[in-house]
Amino acid sequence: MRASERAYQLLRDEIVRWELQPGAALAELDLAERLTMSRTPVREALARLVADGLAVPVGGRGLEVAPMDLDRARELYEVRQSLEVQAVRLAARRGDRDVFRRLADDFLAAGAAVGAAVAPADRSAYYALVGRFDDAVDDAVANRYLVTTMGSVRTHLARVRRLAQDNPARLVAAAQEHRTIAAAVADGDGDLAAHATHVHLHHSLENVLASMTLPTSTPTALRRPA
Amino acid sequence: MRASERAYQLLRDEIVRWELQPGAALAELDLAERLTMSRTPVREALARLVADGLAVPVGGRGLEVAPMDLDRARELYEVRQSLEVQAVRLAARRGDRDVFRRLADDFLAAGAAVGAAVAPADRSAYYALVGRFDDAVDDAVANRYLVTTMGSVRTHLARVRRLAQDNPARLVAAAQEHRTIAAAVADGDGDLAAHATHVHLHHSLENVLASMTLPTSTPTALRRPA
DNA sequence: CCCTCGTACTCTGCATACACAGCACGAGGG
DNA sequence: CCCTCGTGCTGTGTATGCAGAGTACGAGGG
Repeated sequence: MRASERAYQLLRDEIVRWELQPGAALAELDLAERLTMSRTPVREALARLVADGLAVPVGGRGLEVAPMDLDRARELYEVRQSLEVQAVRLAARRGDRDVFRRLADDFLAAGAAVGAAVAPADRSAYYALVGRFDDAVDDAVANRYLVTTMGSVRTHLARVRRLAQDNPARLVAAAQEHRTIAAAVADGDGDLAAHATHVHLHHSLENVLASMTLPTSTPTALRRPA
Repeated sequence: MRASERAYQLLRDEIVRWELQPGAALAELDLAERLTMSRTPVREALARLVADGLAVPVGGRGLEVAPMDLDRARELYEVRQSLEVQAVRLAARRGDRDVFRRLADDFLAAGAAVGAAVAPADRSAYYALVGRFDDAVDDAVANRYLVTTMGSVRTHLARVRRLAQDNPARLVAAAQEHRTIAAAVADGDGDLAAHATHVHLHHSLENVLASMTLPTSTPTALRRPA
């Protein structure tokens, strides 16, 4: 793989996982040394991060990891809502009914699974299912710009997720909401899919904000990995 | 100004103005020679263009100007609709009533101006007014991600505009539509603003598609500037 | 005449070297 | 003791050199 690509993926991953926290300096020389490559590919990687909005120039001198906080999470959800509501509406019009019917069934089963067991395996299986749903929507909308834009939002969203722990109850509810959306898309009911997505994202944001304002537990994101 | 910034702005401008047409090769060495700089800043500019979606890698070998056609214009408008409908809805909730009231009045006057005269001066004055409206919306929504994303869409949209000539009749109608939107935002009527935006963009796209399928006149974009 | 293999060229990807700007620290003067 | 100026350092911005990959073109064989 190209060195610049490695650098980009690694840094993006570290930022999304909060291993590089907001405000952390991104100096070319340091990174080049750490990644055992020259400044040139590091430079290209940093340029891409800036374009993604994951890095920001700091007062004329160098870059740092872009901020992410409660306010920005709210703003991000406003963009996410507009895009995903449009996406499911288009998917209901253009998508393959069978694909979304199967997804609806899978969400029903997944909801039962995460409700019965608390094993983290079920959790990651559920997230994988959500990923498949997103892919199915991307495929169904058949819109390059919309898919690209939603991809960008998802990157930032991955950062937000590290701020908020999904509790089991929320997962059960989310699975039910997803099932409703998938079923509506399968039925070609764009309005229902759109409104169900609106409701889903409302609850999702509510959950994020609730776990962020909870002072009891330090978010996973703020603990350094071993 | 930094050389890489000059290169980026120049190339972006040339692509948007169709002076560099879709499929045109973007070779580092050629561009470096043409812009009288080394390959390094050109490289950075090209990386930014790829991130913008204005340049695409071609089969393992180099870059070329990204395609733009009727289908893509339709897709772009689907994204634009979702974002701008959300934007005016938020603007209606958060914006300064007086600002949008004044804009509504200006659109009324501009509609009369472009209706009465066919001078290109009025046309560019109208576009400047639309720019002020966009800025006012950006300011009112107070959402970094939404503003950034709409900015990206506007760049691609500028390319589309070169495909479609706005005729005077369309400009008069557009001014009226904009006036309705601005007035709705000023009144804090988010639903009306959203629906009026939906209608406006529908007509705007209709106009684009109509002038692109018209075989009579070669689009301005395809004629080389003197 | 066509197909295939080889060679040379061109272009990208990466490394390194150099120039310039901003900042911090220290020394000197008030 | 504080303020100011100067110098050195650190880090970005740009230029250039080098290596590898892919392609195109030509020559030779079938």
